[in-house]
Amino acid sequence: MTTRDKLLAAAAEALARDGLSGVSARAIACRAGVNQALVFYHFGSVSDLLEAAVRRSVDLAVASYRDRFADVGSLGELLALGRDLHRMERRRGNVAQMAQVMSGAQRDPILAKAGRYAMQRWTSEIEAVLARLLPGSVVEGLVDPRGLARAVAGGSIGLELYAGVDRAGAESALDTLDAMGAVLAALDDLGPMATRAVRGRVRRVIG
Amino acid sequence: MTTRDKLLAAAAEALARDGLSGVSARAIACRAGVNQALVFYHFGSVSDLLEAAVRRSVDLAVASYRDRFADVGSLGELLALGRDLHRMERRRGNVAQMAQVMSGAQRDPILAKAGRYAMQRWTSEIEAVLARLLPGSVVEGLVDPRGLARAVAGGSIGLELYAGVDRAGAESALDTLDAMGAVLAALDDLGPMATRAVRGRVRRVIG
DNA sequence: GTCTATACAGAGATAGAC
DNA sequence: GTCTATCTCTGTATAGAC
Repeated sequence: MTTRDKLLAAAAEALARDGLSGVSARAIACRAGVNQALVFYHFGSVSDLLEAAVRRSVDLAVASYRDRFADVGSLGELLALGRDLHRMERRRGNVAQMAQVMSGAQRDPILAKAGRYAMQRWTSEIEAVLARLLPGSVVEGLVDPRGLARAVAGGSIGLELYAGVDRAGAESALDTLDAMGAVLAALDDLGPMATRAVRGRVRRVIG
Repeated sequence: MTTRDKLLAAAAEALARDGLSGVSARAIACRAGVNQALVFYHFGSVSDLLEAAVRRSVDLAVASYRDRFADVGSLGELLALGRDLHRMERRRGNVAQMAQVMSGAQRDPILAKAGRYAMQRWTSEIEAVLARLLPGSVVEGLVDPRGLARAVAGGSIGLELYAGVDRAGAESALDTLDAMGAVLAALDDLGPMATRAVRGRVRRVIG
């Protein structure tokens, strides 16, 4: 393992565990077991190191789910995968990492770039699946796959932050979202005649 | 306006505008037009000042919506109010403020207390309305009012952070959530017989 | 209550020996 | 590529005059 890789791994870990205010060139280098000056030699600045680390994390994570995304055949299955994915990415610290980067993005344009990249990677992956599954469902034409993908990814970040101040509260929020998703998935399963009826009704009310 | 109040207002502004990494005793005092040492005289530490500022912001904001929450009579109206509220609170910077506090909460227990308090205030307000409106709707017994309130509040935080790195993306996410809410509100309006049919179907599928 | 001055810790970053 | 040493800046916090 090269020093570069050690720094990348340590940066990702530090960001997830200690948050933005807990990361510094010194803290990261210490965690990596190397000298502090090497952060600047290899990456130029702490922000640039963090950006590289986030890109690497998200690239690895997205790749590890590619197959499972491709296998999803229904909204119910997608829901189950989403629950799995969120749980796993939380355990890996990737959601926390994202949350910290996005909150730092307000001030630091380099972190903003990293956050934008990460969100784009996740949302485009989710969007592809939704674009495949939504047509034919009750909400076809009513719900935009891209917008929904973005809402899911963005909302996950918020729930992770919420979990940081109230674990049980965030869990109950996730359970409820699961339930609501299940309702939609069940509606999706109503049969063609009922689906048309519901859809028509919704269209009339929304206008 | 007392120095204390000037500091509270300046802290809230600084947090919303510049983010956690942009706030410091010096930055806040400068914005308030007072001396830096007064932060410590009046509040003891920067974190304690931030906590007080957040509590004040959320208390004011929640109070300003109390009447409108009480007037809501249907899920459709609640949806419209929610959209209004989120837009207004964003403009006031209160959502950004919350996002920063929650991301700093990972490291700082005082900020964690502030974040917990703020979330609790918002969610209990939303929960009360939902508890009044959900009974009789399609999702009665399937969706927990408290969990949904928490999901909405938590999700808003995430979408605000997302807006910080991709404004247009976050807008499209919000639009889509509006659309999904409208679908649920429309379902709510199906009439008793259809409602029973859908509910039964959903119950069978979910188990 | 408010100010000046200052102690002190930790940050980012660079220079230069090895 | 890696290390030591160091510069400089910014932050928190306190002491003490007014």
